[in-house]
Amino acid sequence: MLDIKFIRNNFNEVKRRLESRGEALELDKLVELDATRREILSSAEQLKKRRNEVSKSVPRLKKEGKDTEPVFAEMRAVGQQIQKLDEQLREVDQGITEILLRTPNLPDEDVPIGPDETHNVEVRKWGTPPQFDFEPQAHWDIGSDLGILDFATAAKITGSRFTFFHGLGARLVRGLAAMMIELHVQMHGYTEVLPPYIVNSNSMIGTGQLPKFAEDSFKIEGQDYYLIPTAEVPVTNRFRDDILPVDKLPVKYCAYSSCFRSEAGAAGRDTRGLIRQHQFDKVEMVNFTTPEGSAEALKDMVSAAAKVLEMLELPYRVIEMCTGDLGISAAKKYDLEVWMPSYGRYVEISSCSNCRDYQARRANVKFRRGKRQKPEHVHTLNGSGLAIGRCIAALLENHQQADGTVILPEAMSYYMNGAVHLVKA
RNA sequence: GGAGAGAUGGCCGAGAGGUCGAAGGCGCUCGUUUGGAAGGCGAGUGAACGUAUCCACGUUCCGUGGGUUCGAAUCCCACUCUCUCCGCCA
Repeated sequence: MLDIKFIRNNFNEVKRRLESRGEALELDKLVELDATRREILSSAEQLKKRRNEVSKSVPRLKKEGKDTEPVFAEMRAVGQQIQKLDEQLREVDQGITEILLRTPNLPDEDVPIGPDETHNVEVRKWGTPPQFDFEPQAHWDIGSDLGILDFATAAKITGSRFTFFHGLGARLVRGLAAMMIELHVQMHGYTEVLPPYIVNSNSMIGTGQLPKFAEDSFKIEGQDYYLIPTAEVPVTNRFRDDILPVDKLPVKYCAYSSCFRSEAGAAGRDTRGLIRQHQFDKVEMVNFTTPEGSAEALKDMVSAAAKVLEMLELPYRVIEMCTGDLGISAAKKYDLEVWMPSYGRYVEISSCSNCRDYQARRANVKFRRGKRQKPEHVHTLNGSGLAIGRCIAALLENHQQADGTVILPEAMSYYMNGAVHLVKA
């Protein structure tokens, strides 16, 4: 969330930058509540000061044998007033928190301004979309024909938007995850972690999924538990309420996990294939940096994700998201889009965000520059590196052959134990 | 799932209704001693919020949330988590 003090002192700037996201905002109400809060707070504190002073003098009065009843009578009244003020304060605080938790991050000043994805900016392109001298098939057909993707079985045992991977299909998920993790650990300085796939509501609030987007996630009935929509949630919350020593930064974690999304509101979109599933696998990168280090870290993260696509020999482009297309937590965001022949266009396969101190404020993650110095909020970044289901879709479609088989890129050979030619079993 | 124990500052650990943000120790920082180091010695050493131009001052925080009281780390209630034993299980 945003710093209430910053909002108070830079109201017009905050308003302008938030409006560029095209969001309806409650900033006026926020500032009003903030003023009310400070008024109540100072009254309450004055009374508490009085109470503390009197309380300290009570033992002395008793020792001197004086009558304490008049003092007690006054304090009973003071106590009631305090209780009343504290109650009001709680309500106002709650109102402030509620608004703050729903207010998105400030976009960086250099983010292109626009209401929706049509204003996103292409940064660069890599590779060229394949030309087929035969009628190319969509990945759901290729995968089904090869017997490695089984949507019908998944529909039977669970429902729509799930996949039952079979044989080399299952192997491909595991192989891709291993390849990506190895790359990030060996070449990009990441430490591998494996977090819980279920988190509590505080973690979901910490990274921004709650309270605003509750309908997007799966909640465990009767418990304060949610299936993670991305490993970003447990991994970023790893340091919730912690103060890190500065020499520990940057912290770079990568995590393989399954991800669970209800995809409410996506009815009818991408209904076929691996593109939009309730459960999918992903290798996620999360960085914790100093404020001055986060801009550079975002660039590094984008290249780390891009490296995976290059190893997989998949044509892609890098898109900078405009103000209207940033998530709630991001101040700046780049998407990697892979060429998807069946769609005839590029499709998102990675999203890398610099959240600056927005999540750190929500999750209370800080660092200290020196022994005597005040803790500051860290900057957090997250990015997919990459979404495995969409990778498989792209691999099948881009590397398909005229005979319906698929030849995987050389980089996958080791992780597939040499089985790079996918043929019908 | 059953029984018991516990949760206090960076760490260990006292505290049992008032002067407790909290003894003592460890660690850390600064100073001092020394040719230098070790070891002494001395001082300091949590966070959030608010007021203030500065020095600073005030309030809150002893797992979380309520309650009792003039006053709660301390008493009461609920919850969460950790540990030990039993059961179950991968």
